[in-house]
Amino acid sequence: MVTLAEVARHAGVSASTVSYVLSGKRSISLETRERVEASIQELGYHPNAGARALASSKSNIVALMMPLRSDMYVPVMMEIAIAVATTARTHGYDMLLLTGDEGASAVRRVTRSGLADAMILMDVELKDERLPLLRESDRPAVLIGLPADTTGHTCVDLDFVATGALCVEHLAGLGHRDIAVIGEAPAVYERHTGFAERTLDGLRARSRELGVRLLHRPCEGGYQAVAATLARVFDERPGTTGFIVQNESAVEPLLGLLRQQGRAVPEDVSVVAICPDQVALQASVRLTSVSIPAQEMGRQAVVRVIAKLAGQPEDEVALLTPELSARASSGPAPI
Amino acid sequence: MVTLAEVARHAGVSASTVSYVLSGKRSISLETRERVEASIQELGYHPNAGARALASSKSNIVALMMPLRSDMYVPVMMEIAIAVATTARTHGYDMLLLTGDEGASAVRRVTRSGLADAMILMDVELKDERLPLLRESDRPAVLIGLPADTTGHTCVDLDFVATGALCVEHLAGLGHRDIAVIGEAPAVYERHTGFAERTLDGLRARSRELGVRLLHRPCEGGYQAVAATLARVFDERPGTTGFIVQNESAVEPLLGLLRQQGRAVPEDVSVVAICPDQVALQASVRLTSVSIPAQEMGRQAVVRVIAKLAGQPEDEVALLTPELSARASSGPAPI
DNA sequence: GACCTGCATCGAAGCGCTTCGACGAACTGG
DNA sequence: CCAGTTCGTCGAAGCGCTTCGATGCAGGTC
Repeated sequence: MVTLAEVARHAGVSASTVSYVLSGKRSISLETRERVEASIQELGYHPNAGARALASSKSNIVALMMPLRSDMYVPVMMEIAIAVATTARTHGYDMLLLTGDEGASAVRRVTRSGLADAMILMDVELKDERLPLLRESDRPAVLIGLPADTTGHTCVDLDFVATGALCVEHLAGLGHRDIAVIGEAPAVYERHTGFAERTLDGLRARSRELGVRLLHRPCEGGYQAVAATLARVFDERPGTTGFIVQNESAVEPLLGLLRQQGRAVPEDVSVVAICPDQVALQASVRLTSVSIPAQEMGRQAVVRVIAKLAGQPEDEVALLTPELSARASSGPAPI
Repeated sequence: MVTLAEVARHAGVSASTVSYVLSGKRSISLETRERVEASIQELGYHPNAGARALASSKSNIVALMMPLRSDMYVPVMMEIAIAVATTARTHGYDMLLLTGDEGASAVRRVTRSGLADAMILMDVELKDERLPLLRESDRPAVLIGLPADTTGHTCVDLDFVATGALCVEHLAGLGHRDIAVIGEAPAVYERHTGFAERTLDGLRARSRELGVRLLHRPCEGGYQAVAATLARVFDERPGTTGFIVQNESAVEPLLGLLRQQGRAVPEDVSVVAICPDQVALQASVRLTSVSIPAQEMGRQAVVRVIAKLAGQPEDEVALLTPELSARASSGPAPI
């Protein structure tokens, strides 16, 4: 391995000069800088990460902590992870991926050991056991999702209350009066995941305001589960003409089942989904949907956490405004 | 931050003794060890990662390099990534996630800087530009997927030739004589991704041996694309009774379309998919499938790369044997 | 010409850990 | 009872970098 000292010798300068060329923290004459840079190129020098971390007490790594559970919608997590990794790189950081199975103690391990300079937590629950540990460490962190108590935390999330409201508005605007919500799996509610409950809040509040009847049913993904849920919905509310699908793995089964039952979309029933755009476009009907801006969430989380590393204190909650794209799965309510 | 020296002082021993307690590289009396361990607990000591890396020239990090492209099947990648991260943890390693957008140079950066001790590359192409860089570095690496030339590399992959063969065998055994393959997106073939071509090899070879007519059509995911492909297939080979689906995002559209056309599964046509078990079980028909053992691939990659780190030279290709699970989507060919 | 200023560079002191050689004490065998 | 081991521990060197004075030198000022 090529070291700083070798570069220095090769360029005929001292080690500290090379270091300053690299960091730009002191002015270096153009001539010297170019000579040093040439040596770096020629020798193929890459600074040793460990030595750097030790000397500067900065690792240039951010840790992304993912939940291990698989009942979350996987593509969204993946998209966030990739956005975090690539955005971090553009700021000179690498990304360490922590899976939830190590539990909250991973937070302590990673921050205490100086492995990561900052953390981003995904899938934050209302009462998340990682949060106290985060507070006790002095490292910056950003949460993707909202805990019950956000004081002292920087959070990034889609505004799920507005998302719920938006879905109801859209359908109500088209004249639908009986709306069913195909919710997340029951386990998601039991775990008190913020986004599921907040969506529900938005859905309910807006339906009340608009005088729409709303039926919410949690639902596992997959064909069987959706079939059962759908049957129950039409049993309880035969007049249902609008569906809002929150659990993305229920989307395609729902469309298939409706078709099978001879209910045309959007002539007989309208469907609005909350899912990434890609899913909405690949479905058998081009879905009217509120997109989950996974990439933007990952990007923002990184930008904020790096701002905090740079010393800008920003303990605030950033809620992204949801956007509904009207496509082929929703239309006027039948008379 | 608590340091080794503080622990040593607290326990009344020298720093090196604490280090040896931690590493176990020299024998330490029970009494001393317990005293040191108690101090570690009490002070909440975690060794500094940078200092460790510098002194031992080992970072205890493995890097996983993911392709950036999204035409690969996402859940599989995700599953591999999570398996790699968790398996690595059980061996005392953390996982750095590199996305493909940095290009091959990321390999050099990460190995030269000593950021990672080893690398795992996903989605290896037949002629992969990262491989030369890998060879020039002395760090161990494992490939998930097979390049054209595997000499000097350790590879882990599903045996896709056998996978293709297995699908054909299953359908041929049920009496099907005209089989259509819904392949990966055209871009996947153009890129010469090994697994797609090898699957095709297996499919073709076995069909030839068993005297089965095989029609292969690349196909994008999504409803529209599958509809077009399906129409062409029945146009060219009206007698087609068996389908092998390689592109997992074509599975559900295919089932929906067949249903729509009044073709019953498995009475009129049989469908075999190559996909993770979870997908096969969540589909509208419980799918006969050859599962993609993503988790096992991730696990094996880590185990092998750690073996190499420990000095065991193993430049070999490990092909996992595919397994077909017969479920509800395949049955005897109609007469 | 003496003085100050600012720029470019150097030397040296660590950062917190691992690891090697050394050393005393306790044990072994002849 | 002494040489030879083995065991448990310590001290010090050093990993490759950052960073803080210090220093030399050119240029400007009075």
